[in-house]
Amino acid sequence: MDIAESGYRQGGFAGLSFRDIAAALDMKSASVHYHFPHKEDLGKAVVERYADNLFDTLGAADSAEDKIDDRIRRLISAYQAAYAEGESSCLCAVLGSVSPQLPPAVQTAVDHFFARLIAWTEKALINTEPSAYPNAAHIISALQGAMILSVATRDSRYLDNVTHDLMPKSAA
Amino acid sequence: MDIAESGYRQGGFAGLSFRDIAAALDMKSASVHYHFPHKEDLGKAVVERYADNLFDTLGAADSAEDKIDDRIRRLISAYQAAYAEGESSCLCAVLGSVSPQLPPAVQTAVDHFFARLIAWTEKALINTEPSAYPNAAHIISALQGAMILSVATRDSRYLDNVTHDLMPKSAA
DNA sequence: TGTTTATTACCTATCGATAGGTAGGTATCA
DNA sequence: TGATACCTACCTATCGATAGGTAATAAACA
Repeated sequence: MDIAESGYRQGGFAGLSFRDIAAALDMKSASVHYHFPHKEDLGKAVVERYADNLFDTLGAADSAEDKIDDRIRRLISAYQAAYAEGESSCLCAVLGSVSPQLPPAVQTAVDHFFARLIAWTEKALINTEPSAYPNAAHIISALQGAMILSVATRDSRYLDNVTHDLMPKSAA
Repeated sequence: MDIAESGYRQGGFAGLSFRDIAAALDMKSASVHYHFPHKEDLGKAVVERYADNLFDTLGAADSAEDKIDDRIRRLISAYQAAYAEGESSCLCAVLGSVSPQLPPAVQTAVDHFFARLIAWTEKALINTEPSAYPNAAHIISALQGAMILSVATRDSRYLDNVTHDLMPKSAA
C-alpha cells in the first residue's frame, strides 16, 4: 500500500498498474490481485488509510489541550510534510481532480476524505474572531492548490509562500 | 482538441486514448495519429491552446483601461466559467498534479502555463496596497484547490465560497 | 499424538481488451 | 500532380482479471 500510495500520487489512478506494484515487491501481479481483487478495492483501501493517517496526525479538532493556532500549525505542517516526501501532490488532490472517471468506491472515499478534512478544519476554527483566519474551505483550497503548483513547477516556493501566508501570526 | 481537452480534464493524461478521441469523431485512431504523431504532441498542443485561450480571456495585466479589481474579477470569472463547463478541474491542475510522470514536452507546457499565470497575476496586482489582496501565488492556489474540491465532492459551494472570499469587496 | 482440513500467500499461464504506434493504400481537393 | 486527410490492417506491449496449482502454516479433531 505504501507503493500504491506513492504511485498514485506521482502518476494518478490510471498511472499505476498491478504489475508496477508487483515489480516493486519482486512478485507477480496475480499475487497483488490476491490481496486486492479489483483495482477499485486497492484504490479505496489506499485512500482510507491515507485519510486515517492524516487524521491521526491532526488529532482532535476540539481538544482543550491546545490552542487554535496549534491546530492550524499541525494542519499546515502535515501538508508540508506530505509534499516533502517525494515532492508529490496530496493523494486526494490527484484523485479528486479526476473524480468523474474514478471507480465509484474510490470516488466515495475521496469525497469522504474532503468532507472529513473540511469538518475538522471548521471545528478547529470554531470561536475564532472573524478575519483572524480565512474560512475552512479557503485554507484547504489554498494548501491543495499550492501543493499542485509546487509539484507542477518543481519549485517548493509556492507551497512555502502560501503556508507562510496562512501560518498564525503569533510567535512560532 | 476540444475532445482531448475535456477528456484530459475529466480523466487525466493516462485516462484518454487516441481511440477515445477517434471514436468521438467517428474516425479511426490512425487518423488522429496523422494530426498528432505522438501522445506527447497532442498533450503539448492541448495545454498550449488552453493557455492561449485563458490569456486571451484575461487580457493585458497592465492595461490602463481597467482597474485592478476588474482584472481580478476577470481572473475569478475565468475559473468559474472553466468549472461550469463540465464541472471539471483546470486542465493544468489535473496534469500538473501528476507532473513527475508526464512526457517532458507536456511537463514543460504545464510548467510554462503556471509561470505565465503567476506572472500575469503579479502584474495585475502591482501597486495595490498590501493587505488589499493575498499575493499572486495565494490567489492562484486557492482557485485551483477550490476547483478540485468542487470536482471531487460534486459540490460547487467550495468554489463559490472561495471566489466570494477573493472577489474585490467594492461594488459588484 | 497423528491425521485431516483450511487458510494464507504466493506461483504459472492465460484471457480478452486496450494501449500507442506504423506501413501502405485511397479519396478529395487545389 | 501533389499535397491533404483519411482509411484498412496490422504490430508490440501492456492492461485488469481469472483459472488452477503449490508450498507452508495453522486449526480441528479422532
